Amino acid sequence: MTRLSPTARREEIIAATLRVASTKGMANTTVRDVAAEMGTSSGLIHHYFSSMDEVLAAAFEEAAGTDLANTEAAMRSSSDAIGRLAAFFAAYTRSDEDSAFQLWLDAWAEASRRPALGATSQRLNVAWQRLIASTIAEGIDDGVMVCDAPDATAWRVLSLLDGLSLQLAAHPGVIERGDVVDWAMTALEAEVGLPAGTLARPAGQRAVAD
Amino acid sequence: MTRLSPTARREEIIAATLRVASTKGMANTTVRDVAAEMGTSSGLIHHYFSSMDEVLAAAFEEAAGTDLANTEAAMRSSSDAIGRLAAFFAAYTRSDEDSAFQLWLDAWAEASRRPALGATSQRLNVAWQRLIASTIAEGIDDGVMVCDAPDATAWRVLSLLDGLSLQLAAHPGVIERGDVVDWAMTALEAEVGLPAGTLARPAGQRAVAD
DNA sequence: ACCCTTATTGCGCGGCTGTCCAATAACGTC
DNA sequence: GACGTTATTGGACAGCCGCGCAATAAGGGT
Repeated sequence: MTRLSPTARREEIIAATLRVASTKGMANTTVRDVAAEMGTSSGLIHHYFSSMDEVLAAAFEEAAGTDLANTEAAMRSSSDAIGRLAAFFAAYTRSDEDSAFQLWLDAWAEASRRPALGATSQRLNVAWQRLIASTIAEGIDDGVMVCDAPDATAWRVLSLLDGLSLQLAAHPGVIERGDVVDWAMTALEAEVGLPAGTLARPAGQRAVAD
Repeated sequence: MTRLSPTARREEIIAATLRVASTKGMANTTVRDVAAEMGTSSGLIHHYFSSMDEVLAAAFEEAAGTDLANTEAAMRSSSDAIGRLAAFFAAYTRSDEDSAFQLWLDAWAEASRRPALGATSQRLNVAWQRLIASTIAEGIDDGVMVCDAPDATAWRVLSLLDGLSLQLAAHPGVIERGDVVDWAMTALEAEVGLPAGTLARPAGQRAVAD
């Protein structure tokens, strides 16, 4: 019976939940599973979270929020909008390697049954869309992109990424992992008036628009 | 205690399952729910289906299969490939009005837990992709479309439809229902070298390629 | 060394799930 | 009208779930 500080225990519960959810899926992650993963009793979890819904919501927020923060950080290292979009797709490729998308799919499907989880996934999804939309808007201000509705374009790109990830998860083999990002990148390039391949090439190889 | 023929009873079970699933979602549709919906005992269901997984799979096959058949029928009424694609999107708009997509989302999410349901949704999904791909191929043969990889294009269009439907379901309000089909249509037009708006206009208003 | 706060335990409760099975009742056949 | 087939019943069974609560033990402040 090792006694931890409230914040440390909370984090451990979230970490254990993600560990279980990554193998069993969110819908099958139970209080007893998480407790067993931590090696503690199940009652402990209800001492920190008022319901299992909030445990899953907190775990999803941790996973998806970290992904978002990492991506934002990677994008900040580029000074121009084109470089930031390229960094966005590069980060997406990396985060796609583990079973990150399965988490999103579970969250969407469970949203109707688990209010807190639904609200969290909705909030983070909008954050991703805004990240794309605002970067496109910067590109327009800088005069390197052309788009009359950055918001709608961002929704389309995000939807395409989601849909392709869905098909990738459902039909491993027919769609290659690399295709997902390549296709979404090409679609975005076409929408904002960028030459094909611009976002795939490292910054040094890009033609400078003067 | 009204006694039905095996085929009639099977169909009633499937119909009752769909009725329950449309309100409670597939994941929450239980044997007892379906039995109560029919006004019979729960044991009866296992007299016709070996497991709940197969009940849900059969119900999904009925719903999605009917949609597919209706769409194919609507497409057959057009003689040219362009008209058939236009009919495809028109049919998709209609089938999207009820909660058809929620069924797909549930099926995808439950696929890992329910083998039969997963296999069924996978099979039907491929059928939809093939329907698009083969129609594009006809358009190429007829010389009215240009596309070097109809199969990949079909996957992209289907993914975009799925992704947009996902966002529509998750964020009612930010994405309009009509946008889903409009955007997917525009994407396809661009991919196969069709003038923008071609697929949205009725056949009479289309320019005849001679 | 004491005490008071509180993190943690361990289990019980009510309810839900899918599956199975003996008993029953309906229907076609002779 | 009797009989055999079989559709249908209704509940038992084992297992899982989220949640709540009294008891326990750990540890910091004094």
